[in-house]
Amino acid sequence: MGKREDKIHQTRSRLLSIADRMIAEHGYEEVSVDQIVAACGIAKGTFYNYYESKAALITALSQQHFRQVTDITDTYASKAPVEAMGQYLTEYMQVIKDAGIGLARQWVRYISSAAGNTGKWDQDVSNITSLLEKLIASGSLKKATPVQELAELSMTQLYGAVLTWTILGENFQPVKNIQHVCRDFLPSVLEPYVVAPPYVKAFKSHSCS
Amino acid sequence: MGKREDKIHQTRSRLLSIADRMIAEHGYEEVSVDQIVAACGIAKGTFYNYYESKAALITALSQQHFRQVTDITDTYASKAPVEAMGQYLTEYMQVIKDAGIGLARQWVRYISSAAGNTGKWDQDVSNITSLLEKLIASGSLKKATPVQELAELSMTQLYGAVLTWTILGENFQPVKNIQHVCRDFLPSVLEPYVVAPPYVKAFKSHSCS
Amino acid sequence: MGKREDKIHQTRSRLLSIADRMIAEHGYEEVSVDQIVAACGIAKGTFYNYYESKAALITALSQQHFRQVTDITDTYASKAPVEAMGQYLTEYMQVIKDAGIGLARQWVRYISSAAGNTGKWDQDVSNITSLLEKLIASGSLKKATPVQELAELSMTQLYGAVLTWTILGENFQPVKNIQHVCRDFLPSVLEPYVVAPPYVKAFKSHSCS
Amino acid sequence: MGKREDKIHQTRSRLLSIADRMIAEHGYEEVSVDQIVAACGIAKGTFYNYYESKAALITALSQQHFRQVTDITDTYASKAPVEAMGQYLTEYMQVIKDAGIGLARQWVRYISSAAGNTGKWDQDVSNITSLLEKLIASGSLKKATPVQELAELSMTQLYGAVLTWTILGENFQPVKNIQHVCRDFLPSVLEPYVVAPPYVKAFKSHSCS
DNA sequence: AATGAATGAGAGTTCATTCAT
DNA sequence: TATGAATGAACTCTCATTCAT
Repeated sequence: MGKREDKIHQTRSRLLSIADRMIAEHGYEEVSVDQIVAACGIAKGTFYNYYESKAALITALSQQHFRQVTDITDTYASKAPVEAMGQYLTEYMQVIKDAGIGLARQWVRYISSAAGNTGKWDQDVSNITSLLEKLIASGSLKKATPVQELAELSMTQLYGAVLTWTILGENFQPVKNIQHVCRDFLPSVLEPYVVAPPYVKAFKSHSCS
Repeated sequence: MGKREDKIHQTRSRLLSIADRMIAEHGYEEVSVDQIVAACGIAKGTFYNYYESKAALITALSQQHFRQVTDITDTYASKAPVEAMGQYLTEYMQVIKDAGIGLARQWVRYISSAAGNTGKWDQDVSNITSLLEKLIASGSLKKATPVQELAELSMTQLYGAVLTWTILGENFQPVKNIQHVCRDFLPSVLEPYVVAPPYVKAFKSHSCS
Repeated sequence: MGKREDKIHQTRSRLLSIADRMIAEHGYEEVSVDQIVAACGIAKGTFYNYYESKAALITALSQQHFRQVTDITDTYASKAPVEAMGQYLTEYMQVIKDAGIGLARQWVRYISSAAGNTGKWDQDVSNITSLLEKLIASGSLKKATPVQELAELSMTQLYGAVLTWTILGENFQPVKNIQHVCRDFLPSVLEPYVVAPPYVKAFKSHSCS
Repeated sequence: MGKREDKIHQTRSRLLSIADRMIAEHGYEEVSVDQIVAACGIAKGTFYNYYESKAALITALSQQHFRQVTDITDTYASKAPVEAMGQYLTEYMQVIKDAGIGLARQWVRYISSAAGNTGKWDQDVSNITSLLEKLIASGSLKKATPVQELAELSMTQLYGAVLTWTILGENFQPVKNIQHVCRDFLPSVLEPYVVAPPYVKAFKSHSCS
């Protein structure tokens, strides 16, 4: 019947989602195993059947969350550069915000502490690079676009917004911040590399000759 | 005679600065009251004569950081906007880099770890805001310049670069990164708000033909 | 068909011998039911089908050790008492020494750690008792010999040498120690009970003049 | 007034003696910190103000107990050799027995496990050596007495009795055992080295000439 | 004002045992 | 009979806080 398997899966799910919510809300250090198992309605020992330590849980949670933003750049490649970049970055930040400030703080601690957690950054930069290259391939960005530099600029800006969020908490709206940045400054930044659509081209070519 | 008051003030001071250093080095949760009083050479009970709780000490610490105002923006106010901003941000990053990546990592842990350490950010933004306002006052930036937004943009970018540095270590040059960003993208960002000086105007109008 | 019974018996056996080895190596408290069943390749619940508790297993183990009777005293019964005892004890110690000091240490921990591991001692004493009785039966020891006392004396001396070895390590030669004890003191100890053979008697009476 | 010091000393005493009794009765592993502090009427944290770990307590206990048998050999030097040795060994064993079988087991585990706990053995042997030398100096033992060998023989016998006690528990009387050994076998062992008192000398010298 | 022993709730973790499947 | 997830009491140890001195 699979009754048992069902129950196991259910317990695992509940554990993950409840712990996720609690840690996102209150932060890793503030949430105890006691609180988690109480909220889950399971025994303390059961927790350790699923995760060998409290630290193992947060690792699993982080991996679950930040795997979401991968290979979704295709969706944006057909749009205009400013929109594509803006929407990608906004969506990315939305995922992080949804994970909760607690997890974000945990994530910052995790990746900034010590050695060799460069994978996440590399992949993030690589994703934007890939998006920019698709925009070049589709003809909306010039071939001379400094892809790597722009990708790194975007990511440091985004990481900076995350860090700022973990500092300011409710006094900082990470998604809105990214939206405003993309609206107000991204056009200027991308402008030199954008292949202007016909009418703009015409206007531009006339404005200065 | 203020002798006693002096001693009290001294102890309070020592307590604050030692706790500051310890927390910056090891993180709030990792530093115990025991360790702090041991480092201070006072008894545990004495600690509670000065601060009613460990949390109260942290609050006092934040306030102290708030007060560390070093107004160095005057130096840059007379330059052209792009140069002024670029040099200020570069110098800022240089100071952080000189402190070492270890301290940077601790700083990231410290400010991102809940508990309202917003003072540093506020001060940083306020400093840039002040610089921008001076540039407006000196006539090199338009009055309509979105001061607050530009200040936050700069700081998230800078914080992002710091965070990236703590992640990538030697594979990332924080100062060079800021320099490149200022050279390659800052002009585009500021361009709409810059009051072009006569000779540049002339040069620009001729440059496009 | 005893197929099922065979399997059951096999499992019970495996459980016993594996647990024996593990406990001898790491000590009772340090070995968990989890480790035992893992080593046996059975489920935790299965363990409780064979033994109603961990303590019950230990009891069974003790009983098993009790049964390990190897009657090797016959070999020595035909010799003179001092030689018979000396060779038996020396050979015994040689076996222990060959097993290595590590195993000796574990053995000391094992038998000394509460929980009624008296079987080994009983067997050891019983073996020497049996040897002494054979020596009496063969006429080389007097019937009034305090068999039990001598047996216990020998074994405490031997156990003491083992314990001393585990303490001093390379600075103590357990076999040589036993040999010296048997050469230098055993004659005096046994002397009152030895039925002197004719030629020795003669020699002795002449030796003193 | 010293009220506080008194209380501290009292607490320390209670802790030590109660823990001593509990461990002697039930064994180290079977007694929990919870039980000790409950029996002492103190808080759990207080325990850790006195000892930094449960293991540190047992170390302190062992040291307290086994320090007792030191430099008391003077008392026995004036007696006849068999009596001197017998009383010393008996008294030694009495101290150990009074410490309780739990502590004895703990002691056996401690000294037999791993490296470098040779100090206790060295001192014990040295004590008996010193006693024997005093007996030689007082003229009751021959100068040719194998001091070192006799000392080691005595200690292995005594250690063996301790080990046997930890194995057999209530089925073995360590003090009585040592007493019997000293009564029944020690005379034979020492006989070759004893300087016979006058009348015995006379008898002996006549018996064989 | 300074002390530091006492506190006790609470932390993370272990493990012998149970029981529905 | 075999399974292994679930249990929960018990474990050692921590630490912010209190209070008599």
